[in-house]
Amino acid sequence: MSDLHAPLLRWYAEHQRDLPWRRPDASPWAVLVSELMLQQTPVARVLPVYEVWLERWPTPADLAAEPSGEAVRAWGRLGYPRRALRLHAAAVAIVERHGGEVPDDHAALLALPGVGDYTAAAVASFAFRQRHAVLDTNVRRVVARAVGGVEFPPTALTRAERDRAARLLPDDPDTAATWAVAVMELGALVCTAASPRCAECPIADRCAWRSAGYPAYDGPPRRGQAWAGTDRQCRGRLMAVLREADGPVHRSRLDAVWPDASQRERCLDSLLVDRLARRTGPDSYAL
DNA sequence: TACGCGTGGGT
DNA sequence: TACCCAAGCGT
Repeated sequence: MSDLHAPLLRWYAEHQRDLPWRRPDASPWAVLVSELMLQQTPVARVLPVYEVWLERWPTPADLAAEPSGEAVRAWGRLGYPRRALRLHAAAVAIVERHGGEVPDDHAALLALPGVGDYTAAAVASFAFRQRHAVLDTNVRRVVARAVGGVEFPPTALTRAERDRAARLLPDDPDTAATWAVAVMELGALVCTAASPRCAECPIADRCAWRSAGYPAYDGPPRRGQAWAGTDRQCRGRLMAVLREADGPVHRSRLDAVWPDASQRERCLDSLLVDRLARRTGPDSYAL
């Protein structure tokens, strides 16, 4: 495998997007907030919510001092609102366990609510300039193509992928941190899932998938997410009502947004169990 | 391990 | 138009 570092780092220096969580003045907290918001949500939708969020809660202590419902409301329409709950819980944990400072240790990061393997590595790398393999969907796709010669990585992250990504990592920690974000950026802007822009790719001449003639993906079917009529859609409708109200809402307003009563009841119960909603009276609910 | 979990833009 | 997909996590 020829060296991919120099061309990719050069490309990143020239083509990187100016994103607020990448600026030199972005705090570790700002990086953590951005990473939680970016889990399964596109950059363009995150940007406005991120700006308002950090203006309102510039430190973990600021967020930890608020009721979690405020976090869920501020989350707006980013989707997967349990992430707002987890970010709030992470802020509380940071105050209680780390004196209000986002920890720089991978294991301590991993122990925070909402922080999994990817996010712990991303924060340690981007905020603290440490050397970690940062394996998100973009990086996995770029490595699968450039090194593995296949269109898409396996459904679940494999040991072989981890080993391969670790081998690709530059030795110097600061360079490794830039490398990590550069590979992600390439996946986001050039080596995209549906229609890669190989003509713009700085490592196209070293890409195993390209040199193999772009063989089509032949793994197990990549199942889409069911939506119409699912509990997720129902929960989303109910949450939208609660979010857009100033205070508690009457049950009748929830009834109005979902016709199937039994499914509606089941979903409302699940929102209560998840602590995304709470009962404020015999027939009233709030965030 | 596979699945459930929101939302909306791109093709 | 109907998919496809997006900086994953927790169980």
